Amino acid sequence: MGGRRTAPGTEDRPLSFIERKRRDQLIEVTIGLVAEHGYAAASLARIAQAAEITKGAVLYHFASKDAVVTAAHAHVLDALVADVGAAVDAAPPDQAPAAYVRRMIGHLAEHPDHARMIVEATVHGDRPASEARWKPLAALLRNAREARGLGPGTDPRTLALIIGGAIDAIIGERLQDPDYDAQAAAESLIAMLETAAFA
Amino acid sequence: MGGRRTAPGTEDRPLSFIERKRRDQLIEVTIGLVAEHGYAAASLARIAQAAEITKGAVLYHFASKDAVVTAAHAHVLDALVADVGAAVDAAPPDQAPAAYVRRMIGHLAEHPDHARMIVEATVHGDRPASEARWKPLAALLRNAREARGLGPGTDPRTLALIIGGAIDAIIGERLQDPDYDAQAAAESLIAMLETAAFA
DNA sequence: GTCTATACCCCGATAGAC
DNA sequence: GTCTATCGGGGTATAGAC
Repeated sequence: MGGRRTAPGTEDRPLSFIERKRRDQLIEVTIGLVAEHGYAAASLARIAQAAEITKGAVLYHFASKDAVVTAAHAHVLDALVADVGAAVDAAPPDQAPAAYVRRMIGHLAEHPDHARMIVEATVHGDRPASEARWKPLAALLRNAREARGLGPGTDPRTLALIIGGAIDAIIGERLQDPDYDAQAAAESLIAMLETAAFA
Repeated sequence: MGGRRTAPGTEDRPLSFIERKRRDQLIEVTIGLVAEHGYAAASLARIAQAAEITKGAVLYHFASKDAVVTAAHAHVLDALVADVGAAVDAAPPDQAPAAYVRRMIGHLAEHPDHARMIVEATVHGDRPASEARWKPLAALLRNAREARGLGPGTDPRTLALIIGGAIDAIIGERLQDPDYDAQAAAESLIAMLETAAFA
């Protein structure tokens, strides 16, 4: 009989150390491939080649090729929300939006591979990922206005979308031009936010 | 002997009416396919099926599959720059940035297929398309400041990137939620621009 | 537990019949 | 001018050897 029916991780049994290591390695090379050559280039053959194993071996550790890139996407998202979340939690409510913008741009500028992976997955993957993107920031904006004793201003959804889009554009520019100062752009964006949104 | 060596349009001879019509039809169905199912779904077979002809017939009118999607991309871009360009030219210099934002969002909201085609092509196509995106807007911003008798303010490149990213985000939200009022969001963005950039 | 071999599909493109 | 037939290559995934 051939390989097992279910890949490691889909059962209730915990993963062995070597399985964990292989999975991490495959996730890592997949992020690199997607970042450098785009989503379409992350084929089973290329992933296997980059990890110096065979296609069959890849499909032993993951149920399908799609499962590999999904796991890679989840990995970069987890790292992002953990980093940004910690920075936001450490800031006072009225400074939380600024902390969000700063750490979001900082994190993605420090991890360009993750940034590219996220934009590739955003365009290709599930479309209804929009709310998950702007709702947390919209909540931060509402709380900050309240902490400053201001009434409701511009529609928080629109404001959060504008800020999120601006962050994406700054990161995109930084990816193309490593000399572009993304942190300075972040401060400009925060200044705009202060004068226009907390008026 | 088989079909001709060069597709119509690659020679110096003008296109016949029927050739022009076929090309337009192929461009149209390609835009629809890319808009609805993504860049990867725009295969020769699907394009041919949607146009109710055969793969061979498609490759008679265009040199390659890539030439079809390139032509489709150029078509939507031409329509966009013509529309926005006319609106900008009709506005006084100090109002040109606002006209740009309004018509850009208006055009893409009115043509969602074009909008989706552009984002797909932007992510997949040539990376160094960045300057072409923000430089024209940066020039409008500089001129507007000058027309209002203001000195140079925030880095025009960063400001243009922020506005461009915000436009993208508003359009993206509008594509997912047809009930989202993109024009109202455009006015909010313009108001932010007035208070923060022309201070 | 890992690899080889293979099956099967869709891709883009060409050659040549009609 | 349009179609059929076909080729070569890459894709994912499975079966089974070791």
